[in-house]
Amino acid sequence: MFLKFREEVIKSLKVDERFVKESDHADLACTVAFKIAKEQKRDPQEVAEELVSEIEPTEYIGSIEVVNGYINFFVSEEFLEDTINLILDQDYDYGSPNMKGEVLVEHTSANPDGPLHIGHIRNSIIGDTLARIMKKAGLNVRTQYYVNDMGRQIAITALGFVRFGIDESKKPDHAIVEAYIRMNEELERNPDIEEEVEDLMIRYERGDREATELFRRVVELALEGIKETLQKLNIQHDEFVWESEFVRNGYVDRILSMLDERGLLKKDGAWMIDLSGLGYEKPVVVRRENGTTLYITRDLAYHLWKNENFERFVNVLGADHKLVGRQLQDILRLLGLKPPEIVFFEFVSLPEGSMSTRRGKFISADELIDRVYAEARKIVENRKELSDEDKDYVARAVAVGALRFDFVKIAPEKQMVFDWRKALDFERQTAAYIQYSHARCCSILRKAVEKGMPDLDFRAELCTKKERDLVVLLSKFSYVITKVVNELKPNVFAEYLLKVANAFNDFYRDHPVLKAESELRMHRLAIVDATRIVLRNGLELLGIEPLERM
RNA sequence: GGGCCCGUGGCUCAGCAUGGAUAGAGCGACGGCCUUCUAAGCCGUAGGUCGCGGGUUCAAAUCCCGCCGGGUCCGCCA
Repeated sequence: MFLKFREEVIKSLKVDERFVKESDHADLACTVAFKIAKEQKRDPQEVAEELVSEIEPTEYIGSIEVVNGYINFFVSEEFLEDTINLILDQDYDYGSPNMKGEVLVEHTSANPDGPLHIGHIRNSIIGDTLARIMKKAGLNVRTQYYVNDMGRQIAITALGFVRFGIDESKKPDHAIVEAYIRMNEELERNPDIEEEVEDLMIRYERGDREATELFRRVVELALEGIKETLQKLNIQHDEFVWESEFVRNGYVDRILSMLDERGLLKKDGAWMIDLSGLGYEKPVVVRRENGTTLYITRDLAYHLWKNENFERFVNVLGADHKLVGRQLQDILRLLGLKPPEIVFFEFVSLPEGSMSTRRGKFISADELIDRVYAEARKIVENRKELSDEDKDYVARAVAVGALRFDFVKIAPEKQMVFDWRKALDFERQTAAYIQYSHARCCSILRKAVEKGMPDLDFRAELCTKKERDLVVLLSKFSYVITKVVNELKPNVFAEYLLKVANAFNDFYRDHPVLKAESELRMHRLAIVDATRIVLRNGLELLGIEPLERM
């Protein structure tokens, strides 16, 4: 709805959209008068007034005012009414800007050598939220986990698995990482083992049967545990793509010959691509002297496949992959292929420093989830009206919500230092706050039904300032979705939902609903129901359970 | 050494792409609100040289240059 209003404003002024922005002083404000005033050496206020005098009335522009050269637009009563009616009418479908296209989102893709830690899930949460929002936007989205099964660390894990076995009583990813950590210690004591590692890697790449079985076994175990963790966070991938597949299905050979045909390969024992023309210091090696491929070779092959199957592909990667990511993009461009869009996120570190799976220095996602759940459970314990089963359900939903929200609300480029105290806090600016607002809406509506629910009838002329503000905010849903899909900033959506909850609580405080008289009651119930729908749809996009009671 | 990212009240962040109207929140602090729709809530008060220094502009947290602090990358690893 807000998108339509915005369009009308842009059209009415015949102005570039970058001059039209959101503002505290209006529903939309235009600054173009400053620009024109400068060019014509005139007074901005005068220019603005002149521009406004030429504007034809439209359906959704209610009023216009000129202040200090700003042109301020306010929505019409009709706009408010259409917004509420549209929300109530579309219900679950409300909020889609109806985009089209095939999109692939690759996220998480952590090495299958142990459990996910709190750094990995920043990736998972950003990726999953983005995928949910893109789906809501109308795009056909598939999600993939790229399994790095050919890496050195998997060879080390495999050797550790053979040498020490694993503790079958543990969750498989946690059991696997013990072998990995132990083997790394072993490797430090005895560097001769290095040869074994290399030998195993070569055998796997060549398709040696015994090596393949061993790798499969180890990787599957790790993935089993990883999937379970992701599941707890409401995250599920459509597919797990093993990088070794691209060695076996010919894509690696294809990408190498494409590079060769374009004369991009320098074969000097190893095969490499010289990117110095693009400002890279060192060449990129795509084939070792011993004939085996490297991570980037397989990744290039993967992206050749993506080019053949999708219009748009997005990768979520840690900031440590920036260099490789950009090399990948540039090489693909040199081949005339489409590069992936990459969302880089900065690291999550512990107060005592960065994490390391290899040295066993990390907080696992499982531990985090368990502790946040325990904390939520303590609070839920006070709710006498909930059964034990409900309490468990609510605590779990609150815990997962708190976790997901904490990660998604921070802009990806911001470094995070993990803090237990904050992770276990459920007040304000958190998912619980939004869930709570949603539960309040539900509670009002439940009681209204008990007392005999009247028809919902929103009447713009009955709106107070706060009601109006709330409704305008509700109208921005698809506008915000569009922004997130174009800019790949899921934190913007978290921010938006927080604002909606905030505006609702503002309304809730001094606008009695159930006690209001007939007309007003019907009007306010419509607002409550519309807010409920927006909060519920929004929470689902964040992968957070919209609780009806808590 | 070079590249990239970050630096906004005591703490955590939004705003920066496309410069504009008094720089917004939350936590923490202090003071209030539960015989009234869920107090996981609400209201009020205090608290800011937007890292520092220059520049561009009628206008800079936002753009440009330099510096400082933190992070990260610079393997025939992934």
